[in-house]
Amino acid sequence: MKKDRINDRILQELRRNGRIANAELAEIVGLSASACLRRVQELENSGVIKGYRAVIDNLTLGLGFVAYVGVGLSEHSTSSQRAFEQALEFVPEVKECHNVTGAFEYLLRIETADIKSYKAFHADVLGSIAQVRTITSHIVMDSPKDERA
Amino acid sequence: MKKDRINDRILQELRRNGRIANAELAEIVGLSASACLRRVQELENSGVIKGYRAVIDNLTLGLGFVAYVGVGLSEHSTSSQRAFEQALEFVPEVKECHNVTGAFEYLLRIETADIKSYKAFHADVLGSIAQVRTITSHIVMDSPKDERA
DNA sequence: GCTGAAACGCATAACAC
DNA sequence: GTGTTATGCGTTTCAGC
Repeated sequence: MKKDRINDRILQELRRNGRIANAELAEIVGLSASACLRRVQELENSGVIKGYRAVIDNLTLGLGFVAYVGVGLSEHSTSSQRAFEQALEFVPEVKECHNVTGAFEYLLRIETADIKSYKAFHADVLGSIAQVRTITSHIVMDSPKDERA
Repeated sequence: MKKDRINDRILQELRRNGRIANAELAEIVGLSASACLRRVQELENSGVIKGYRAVIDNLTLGLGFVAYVGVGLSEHSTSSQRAFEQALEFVPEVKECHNVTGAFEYLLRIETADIKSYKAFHADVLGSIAQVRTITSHIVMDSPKDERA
């Protein structure tokens, strides 16, 4: 994959507006429509562009409660980690699960309707996973910057 | 804003594929193209759909280093918080900034090329902000689940 | 609210440079 | 690699239900 300034501009623009018309994108980066389209397609086929998503406002969907949760496991073995990861795989409230360094093993992003449903998640989901030893909740009060939407 | 089953299907589909053709989307939800388009436009205008974004693979762009950083401030005043938030507003490495409850005030998501450039960010950016008192880095080793990417 | 048709604009591919 | 051109398809508007 070529990595020149034009492709950088294309990606920058598509990250900002994933639905921009190819014709408009071409004008911005200073190419003809066909040349621009070929670059975009190459970026898609090579996996640099993994897809496109609409950014939905969680508040209007009744998902106004967001928390980041640090989770410590009682064992640090591979099997223990895999069991923990699999337990969360299909839990809809868990939007992200990161295996991190530091005082705990996992950092989760949780989205629920309100604090009541978060409490239910906390007790029924996290509390029922055998590997979990510590849970530290950080409730999001505001997100002054969020470029991953 | 109306919240029926059809709009839910539309949002679900647009979250999965933000660049789906309106004609195809209409077929999926069982509407004519024009009716479907009007619903999508209403969702956009009412702010439920905040925008569209291309999902870029960071690894291929040389941004393989990701960390979550807890930041504690020396003062908890509004002006102190605002100064901190403004200091990060245009820092490209900072992809997210959340004001959270708990042992620290802010949780940041940082993306850099490698640990060397992270160290530079750590020292030159975070280290130079007067309000910052504590910094706790959690380097992401793996993300078994990431539905916001 | 919805459908269906008609006009318009854009995406796309073939071509030449 | 690039731009130009031509065609077909999707988007969008509007009348009618």
